[in-house]
Amino acid sequence: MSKVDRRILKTQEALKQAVIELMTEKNFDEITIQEIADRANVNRGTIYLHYQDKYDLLDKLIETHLISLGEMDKWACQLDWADALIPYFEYFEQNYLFFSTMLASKEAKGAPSSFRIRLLASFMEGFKGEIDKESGKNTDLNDEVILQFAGTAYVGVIEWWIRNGMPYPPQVMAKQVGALLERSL
Amino acid sequence: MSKVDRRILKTQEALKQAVIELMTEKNFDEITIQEIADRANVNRGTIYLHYQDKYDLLDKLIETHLISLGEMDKWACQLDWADALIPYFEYFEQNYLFFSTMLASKEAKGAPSSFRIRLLASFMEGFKGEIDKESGKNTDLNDEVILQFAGTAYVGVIEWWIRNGMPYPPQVMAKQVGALLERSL
DNA sequence: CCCGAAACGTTGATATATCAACAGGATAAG
DNA sequence: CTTATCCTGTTGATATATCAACGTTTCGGG
Repeated sequence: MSKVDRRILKTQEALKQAVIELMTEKNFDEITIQEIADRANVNRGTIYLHYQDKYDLLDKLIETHLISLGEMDKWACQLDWADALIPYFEYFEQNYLFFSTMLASKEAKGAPSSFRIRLLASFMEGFKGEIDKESGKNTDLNDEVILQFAGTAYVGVIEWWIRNGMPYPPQVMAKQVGALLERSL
Repeated sequence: MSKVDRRILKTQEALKQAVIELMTEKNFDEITIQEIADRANVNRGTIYLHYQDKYDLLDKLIETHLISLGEMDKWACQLDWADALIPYFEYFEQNYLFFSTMLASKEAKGAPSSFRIRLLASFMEGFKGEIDKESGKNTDLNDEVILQFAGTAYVGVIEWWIRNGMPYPPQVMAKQVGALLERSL
């Protein structure tokens, strides 16, 4: 993962930002490649140097964030839940526009917007190794059920937090959600 | 004055913005080419494709704004003073960071910061054709004196307005300053 | 004083973005 | 149906930006 040419990063960044902005204004299907290029201040042809079409662009945009979240898993593994969650909520905060748009998007037919589902899957995957096997509190419980329970709960809280304009700071959220996840896993 | 390549505009815009930002943080002389490049997210060498050195960059940055202001003169000639001034104050408002930085900069030795002087000269030039020769109210007055009076007054008010965080909206400023200039010219 | 680090300004080779143009498909109005 | 318009994806030639590298200069500390 060495150096990537500056221009690539700048272009892709501009394109992703453009898509996010446009999605706050209209349905994804109604967005045109033309508009994305204009908003990003990039030549239309340039888009095809990086993406197949607008769906690919949206897909990679989502993928990028899921990967970023995935990275944090490794970093956070050995921490207390409450501490480990802080960077996550900070990340949600920093990328507020993205998450709020994605979670709000009304499932355009055919197209994207499996975002919530993908996010859930990503979290559940991350929780997998965190289920308490030692204390015995989960002996009667099925892993799948636990994961589903904790995953949907986590996504649900995040959704609520984002939709309501992030009424509490990341630290507070991390502490409370951390405590709840601790009990659930 | 036909089309300029997008990349040129983007690069120059980024560089100018970088300079403005850095000038709010430190004296212009202490700013390094390296820093400008980093802040603008541009390769250091790229700067030399557009400018001789950082002084040239600052110079062209100032020049750009003076030209923009000059353009408005032509557009505004035939309007009432109060109306003609609105776009000016809106321009100051939009480029708040630039003007506040430039007017605040403590005349680094040798370097730039003749900004106030250049601004004044620009305004006086614009006022030249606007002195009332008909009503006779200025028969006993010397043009140079009138220009100096009105010019410094105008610059002074702008300076005050900017420094104090633009306490009144552009429309209000335009109306009041317009009335005062009307009397003076 | 000398040294090393950092900034400078420049170069050549390369990568990327731009632009104009094209042909095809979709859409909507007459 | 036909036309006009807009969007799409793609192309080739060109312009611009990037990167690594270099020798030089500047500057502060030892």
